[in-house]
Amino acid sequence: MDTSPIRKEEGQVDRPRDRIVGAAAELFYRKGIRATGVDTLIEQADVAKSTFYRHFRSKDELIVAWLRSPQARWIDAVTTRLDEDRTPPPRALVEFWDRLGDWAETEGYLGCPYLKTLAEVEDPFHAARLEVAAFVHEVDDFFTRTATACGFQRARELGLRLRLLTMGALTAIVVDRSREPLDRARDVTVHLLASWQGRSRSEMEAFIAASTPIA
Amino acid sequence: MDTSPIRKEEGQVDRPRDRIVGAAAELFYRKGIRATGVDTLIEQADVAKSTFYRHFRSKDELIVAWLRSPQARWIDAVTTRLDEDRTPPPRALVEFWDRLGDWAETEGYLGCPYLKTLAEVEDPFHAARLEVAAFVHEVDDFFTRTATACGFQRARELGLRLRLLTMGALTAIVVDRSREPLDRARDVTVHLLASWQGRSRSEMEAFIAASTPIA
DNA sequence: TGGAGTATAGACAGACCTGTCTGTTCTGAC
DNA sequence: GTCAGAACAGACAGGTCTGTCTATACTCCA
Repeated sequence: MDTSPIRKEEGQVDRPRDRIVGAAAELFYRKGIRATGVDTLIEQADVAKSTFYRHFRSKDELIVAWLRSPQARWIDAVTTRLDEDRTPPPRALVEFWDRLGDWAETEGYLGCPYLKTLAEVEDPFHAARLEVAAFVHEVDDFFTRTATACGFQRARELGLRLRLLTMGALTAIVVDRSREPLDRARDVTVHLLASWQGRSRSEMEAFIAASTPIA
Repeated sequence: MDTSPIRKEEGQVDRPRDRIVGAAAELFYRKGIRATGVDTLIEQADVAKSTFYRHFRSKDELIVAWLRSPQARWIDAVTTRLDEDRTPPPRALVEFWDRLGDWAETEGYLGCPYLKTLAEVEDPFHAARLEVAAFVHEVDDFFTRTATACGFQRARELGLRLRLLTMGALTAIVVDRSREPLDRARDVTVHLLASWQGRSRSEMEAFIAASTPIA
């Protein structure tokens, strides 16, 4: 595969393929998938058209490559950060919203790349739509894993509910043009966890506060 | 304004303008806004191109007309039904999800028209985006009004949280290709209401069940 | 009967779209 | 120095898009 001599190290310029994906991450996200033409992409990536079609059979294939790139995969940014901070599971369910806010903090948040793709790609069997479903599944897994680690009952069902909230918050940020939805989502999370365990809100807050960092 | 002789009564065929909006409701929703060309719209509406541009200055203007049409305004379908059933406020907050399900039941639910528009129209100051914000505000108002009628504290803040959940559920239905997100949203609602009022889930369920129909 | 308003059909401009193709130049390995 | 693979530039086909425009027909009312 990687027969190219250029290794991506120190100040090295990205290889053409990476530049194309980078351009896609920028333009698909900011201007929209349909609104971004191949000519615009190759200009932004500073690449010849034939190079584009050497790396990607079609524009559709590039959409999938974009969704698999770190620029789109916000769940990685969030979990990596939670892991680095050795955030204990109960706290992670709450701080998740802060870390999601950090990711959206990067100038010009315009919505979740996956939810945007969902709305722009009509064909339900398009590879990009499958990629969206796979990503959402990963978010489900994160919540389930963390809820399980907290010792919560029916962790999967709880996780699916938190994911619901995540999709709502990511969209609401765009509509409201404000980051308040994240605070509200965090608040709902605490209420839900409390009621889920049959405890009061303050008891749940105490439980969360009492959790200690991972060794 | 309405100088046309054709009044929309008994079996009367829709006037051209209505046919155009109808075609837009169908095509914008099913195939997407950008994916639907003016030529396709006029063919579906069985209307001449100049007729189209007589009624709408541009395609953008038609997007707004679509969002204002009953076909898009699901909140009206939901509240009308709740009113007809004389659903008492506490029950309305829960049955809201069932009525939303009824609306989405109509064959081929493909997501909330407003959230789709949000993703397809990039310009944040586009008239269609303002229409989306206005609609979401109406949903907020519904929840706030109902929560107030229930006697709940901080009804506005509660309403904003329920709207968050709504946006998540409407999107999740599409991703999951299932109506389960609505059930989960309803469940979260009960948990949230309970904890919001500092009560247990079963107490809240009893409170909801005890509410009586509006006179 | 005539005229205003609304409808029809359809050509057209000018831009943009995706994907193909030709031909030239660069680059790294041997 | 040679050669293969990869990059470059850019023309091109065939289609789509929005919006304008001309020319013609219908319909209601006075």
